[in-house]
Amino acid sequence: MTATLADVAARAQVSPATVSRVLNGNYPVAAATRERVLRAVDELDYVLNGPASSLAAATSDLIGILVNDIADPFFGIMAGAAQAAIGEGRGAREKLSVICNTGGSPERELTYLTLLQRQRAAAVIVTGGALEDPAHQAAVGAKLARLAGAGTRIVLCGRPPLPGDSVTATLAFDNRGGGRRLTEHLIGLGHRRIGYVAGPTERTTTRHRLEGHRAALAAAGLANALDARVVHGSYDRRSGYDAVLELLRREPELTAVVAANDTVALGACAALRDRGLSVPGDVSVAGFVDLPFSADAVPALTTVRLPLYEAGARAGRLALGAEPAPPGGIATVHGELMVRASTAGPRTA
Amino acid sequence: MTATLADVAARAQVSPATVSRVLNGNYPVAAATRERVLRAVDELDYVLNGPASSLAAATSDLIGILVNDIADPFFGIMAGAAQAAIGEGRGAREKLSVICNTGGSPERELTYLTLLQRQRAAAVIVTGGALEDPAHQAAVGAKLARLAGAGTRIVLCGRPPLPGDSVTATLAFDNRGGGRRLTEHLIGLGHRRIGYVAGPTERTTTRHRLEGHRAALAAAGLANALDARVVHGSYDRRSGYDAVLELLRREPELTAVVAANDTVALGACAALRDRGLSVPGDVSVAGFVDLPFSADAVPALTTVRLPLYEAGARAGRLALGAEPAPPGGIATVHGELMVRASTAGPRTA
DNA sequence: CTGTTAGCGCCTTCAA
DNA sequence: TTGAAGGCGCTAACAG
Repeated sequence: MTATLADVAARAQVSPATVSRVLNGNYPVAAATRERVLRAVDELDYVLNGPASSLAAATSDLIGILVNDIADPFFGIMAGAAQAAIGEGRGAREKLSVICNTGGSPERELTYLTLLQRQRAAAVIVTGGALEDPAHQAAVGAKLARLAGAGTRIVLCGRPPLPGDSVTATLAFDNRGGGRRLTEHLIGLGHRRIGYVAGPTERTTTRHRLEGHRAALAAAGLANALDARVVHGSYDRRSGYDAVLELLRREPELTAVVAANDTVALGACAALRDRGLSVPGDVSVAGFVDLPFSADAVPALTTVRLPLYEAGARAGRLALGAEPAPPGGIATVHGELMVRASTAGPRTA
Repeated sequence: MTATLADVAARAQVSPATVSRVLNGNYPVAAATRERVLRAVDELDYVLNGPASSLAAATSDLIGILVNDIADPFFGIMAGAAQAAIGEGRGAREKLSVICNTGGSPERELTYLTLLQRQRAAAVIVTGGALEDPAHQAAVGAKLARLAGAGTRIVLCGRPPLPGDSVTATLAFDNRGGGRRLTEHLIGLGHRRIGYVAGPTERTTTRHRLEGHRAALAAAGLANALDARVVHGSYDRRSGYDAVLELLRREPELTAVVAANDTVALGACAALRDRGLSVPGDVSVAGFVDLPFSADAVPALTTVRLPLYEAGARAGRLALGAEPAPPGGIATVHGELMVRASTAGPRTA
């Protein structure tokens, strides 16, 4: 049915070994012979048998990219960039980079890791915030260590570093610093009663951004009522909508709201609108990440810009081994404060 | 280094065949034996060697999902839904479903198909509009036929049917009907000068939505100035922004704009705002797809809702063979007109 | 219900 | 520069 290496060899009148050599390119073969082999490959429409090849060579050309929620452009942009970088990579065999969506489920994260381990993946890129649950972190750490032990390159992108030396490289977002600058901006505008719509409690991303917020408040001597002004939710617009209503219930005099990310911020804006409050006239709103639509929102969203595409592409090159790991294996990726129309001075009640 | 089946067999004091049988589950094994084997697997931290397994069984547990642009939630939602459905599927071996982002490039589409063929993928789901270029369509058709011939299940999701019988199932979006209903809605509101921001010329999705638009105009006797009121672009907000400026240049008296999709529509709204025009006071705007943020836009976007999640999940089940193919192999997925605040009657000049 | 026996298709020494 | 030979780790008959 399907042509095999042996078929190609027979047609080109060479040994299977020779065919293998021209296909893998990493071995001297006479030009005429190569020509003949390639023609045979073409005529037979031969496609290498990946499993057989991987088995014999004890390596595979699969690279897995784990994301928490592929419907969220935050992950879509990073993962797409990583794939593009891997697709462009020059190498003997072309790598097959694939995106795996965990949906935020720790079990599926582990399942995917196991599946990739089963395929003897060449590399694994894990993106986005990690779950803080110690048991799960330990399980993931152990899995990654095992993968690394088997020769799989591990790259963390937008995720905090892991202890141990099994990780090839980590690109960590400066969520703390970004969160701090954002809140400093609001304080600078004169805001004193600032609500915070945080992400899921158990995510590192959530904690770090919140820590930055807290630090800014503390530095300004405003940390007293902090806890009452923080509501946790998920990373979607619905969560932002509901959380703002809750915040308003707790403190009607709120003049600003910082959201876990841009999507949540847009939900927050919608809730404020529905309550008859104007943004930023009555309440200022800020997001995080700067997704493409944030600049077009009405009003345009003040946020912290994370270079998602660049980070994803770099993660891809790192996974390929096409770029040296940063010193110490860890690079911090900083965010840039984007001040737009959704934040302004507080209303002078 | 890594434990093998034989290691497990030795430790459990059974033959390798028995271990294989308990691992694959599809064969009777005594409870006590199974117990012993599973314990050994656990103690050795054994993970099946995928390539070896695939080679021996001549099948793999890989399922590929091709998308045009994973940074676009249109694809993210469908792909995520498909993965979720596949992850939930009950089967002997757990399937590894992976997303491959072509970035809209025909070469990468073919490359990914070849790579998946090399891995002897169990199934391939191809999502989104196809390129109209005959040469490329033929190449894709041939690739898919080959894959199908090798036993790979082929599912098309949000893509028009392909000639031949190599495709297992097709879920086609009714872009024509949706486009038509949308424009009929605008005509019903009293609009006569309607601009159209189309997607890339060479995509089926673009053509079908535009055909629906044209049909509605023709039925109302308004098709005369059509061509002058159509501008093509890509599927991003930038394109919508620029296209609207061009349309306005051509016809300042435009009272409505239909966009290729929601993202483009939002770009269009931004351009109108920047020109000092209000939506829908001066110009009505409509999109297509109904992404999550469209309901929150200001004003909320009138659009045609495509059930992306449901379609993606169904494609996943189809790829798994967990659901029978629709009669004739083709199911049409209809869109629902969502009338919201971005469309209203034309200004009474 | 379990063990034995052949390969699956390719890569990779080792020779020539 | 090329060929021959062995084995990668697993599955699938075939016996028993």
